[in-house]
Amino acid sequence: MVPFYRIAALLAEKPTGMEIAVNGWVRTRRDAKGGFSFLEINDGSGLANLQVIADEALPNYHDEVLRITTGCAVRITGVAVPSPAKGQEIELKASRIAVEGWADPLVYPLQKKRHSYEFLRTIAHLRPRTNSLGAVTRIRGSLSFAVHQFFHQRGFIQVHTPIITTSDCEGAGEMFTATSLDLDRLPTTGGKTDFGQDFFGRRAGLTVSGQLEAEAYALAMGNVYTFGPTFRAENSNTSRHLAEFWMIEPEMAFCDLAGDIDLAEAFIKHLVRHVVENCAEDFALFGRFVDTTLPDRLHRILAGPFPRISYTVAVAELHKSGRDFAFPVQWGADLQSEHERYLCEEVFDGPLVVTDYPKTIKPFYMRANDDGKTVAAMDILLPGIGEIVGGSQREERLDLLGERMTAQGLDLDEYGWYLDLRRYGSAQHSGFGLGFERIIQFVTGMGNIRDVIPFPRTPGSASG
RNA sequence: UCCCGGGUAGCUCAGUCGGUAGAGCAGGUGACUGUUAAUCACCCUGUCGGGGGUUCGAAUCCCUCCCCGGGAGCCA
Repeated sequence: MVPFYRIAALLAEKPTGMEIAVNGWVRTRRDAKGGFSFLEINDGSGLANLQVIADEALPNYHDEVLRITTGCAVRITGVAVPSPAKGQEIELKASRIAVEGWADPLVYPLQKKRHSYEFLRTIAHLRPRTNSLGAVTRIRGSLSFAVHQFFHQRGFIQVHTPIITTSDCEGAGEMFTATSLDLDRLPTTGGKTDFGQDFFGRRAGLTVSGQLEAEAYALAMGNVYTFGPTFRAENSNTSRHLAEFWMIEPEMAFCDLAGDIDLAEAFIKHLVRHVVENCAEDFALFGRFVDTTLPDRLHRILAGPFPRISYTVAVAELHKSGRDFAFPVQWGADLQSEHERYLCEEVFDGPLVVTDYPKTIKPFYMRANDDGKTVAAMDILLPGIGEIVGGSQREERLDLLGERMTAQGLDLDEYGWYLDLRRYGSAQHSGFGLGFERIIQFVTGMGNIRDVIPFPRTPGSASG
């Protein structure tokens, strides 16, 4: 039995002199009319291709090997040998090349040359076969592992919060409705759709956040986290928004806002360090071709503690700048992108934590501060990305929570289970949400969020 | 949703004053070479985003719709 190798392992171990097998897809074929051809093979295991020498002595050389083009799937057996030429340490002298799947070069969309990301988005099913999307895919997968590793090391328990839910995490955005009703014949009462006849007997939707459910589990398990898909039916058309994205939401009992920020900072650093240390080959690609300032920017994240300022100080800082912002700066109004960017990229030139926002611009569940004006909220801003984390200490006091909900026009009966958490054994607790795609954007330097998720869903677009 | 900028060959783009469409790459053929974004020669490729209008004549001007990109809002 000939040992099978993934190309990344083959190039790392260099088992020369022995017969081995690899599978993969052809990136290029170059013919040397001296009677042999070079094939570049990639199998997705890494950025580097394997160079294969196909000699005309192969029984199918003339009728098959010479017809191989970019995109063909092949199974190859041969002997790994040191390469006599520059460009690669070892190469595979093929003794057998079987073409498993052809790719007609007249219609196969991927060429040897570089394609634009815009074009690759139109062929989302084929783009993982390119260097940059392949690298994104490997980093994304590795980062997903790092997420679980981080929380596992700290004793957090993963909780699978529901994807279909009836609790709208107010302030997070519009929900998609999940229904099994016949859309051509909707049952109505009083002119409105009667969701009482729907599958769940009431209106349900796709979750916009697992936070409320995570709170329930934090107040039983201590420290928990969720990591799953999240849906927003917002008409957001930007390079930082998706209608379907993945979010990580830790929730900790007996933890205040400072502890919440500590965890978020350690988490971001863990993810950045993971990519730098464990995805070096792919990371180098982005530092070289996508954003040359990337390595420096990431190392600065690891360099020291994140500065923390209150919203009130941030507003003062903006006033002090004397800048003429498109949106006026005034205490009580939310910080705009231009304000956040100025603070993050010009004043602090690095990550920044902003805390204690006015309660009027924040959702009901955030804990009221003693000043009566602000809540224990925090946002973490990263240069170039903006808001990567939003979190808060939650309001654990039943009466104050009820007041906030009533003030924001919420029906307390709808949130009975959530209020129960404050009725029985309520405890201080805090948490945050981190957008998975945004951290991938940050560590890769990819400019458009649609290029860091396999099949992006955005307004007007959900194909593949 | 709003503000800009775009949509021309398979891909990336050029196209002057309104005069009837071009380059590079890819693809095909051949030459050459332990090649590696290979090189050289020749060849092939078009609903100029859709619809309507102005004009003798529209890729070019006008209207409209669609799509894409950048920015903003909303947020993660």
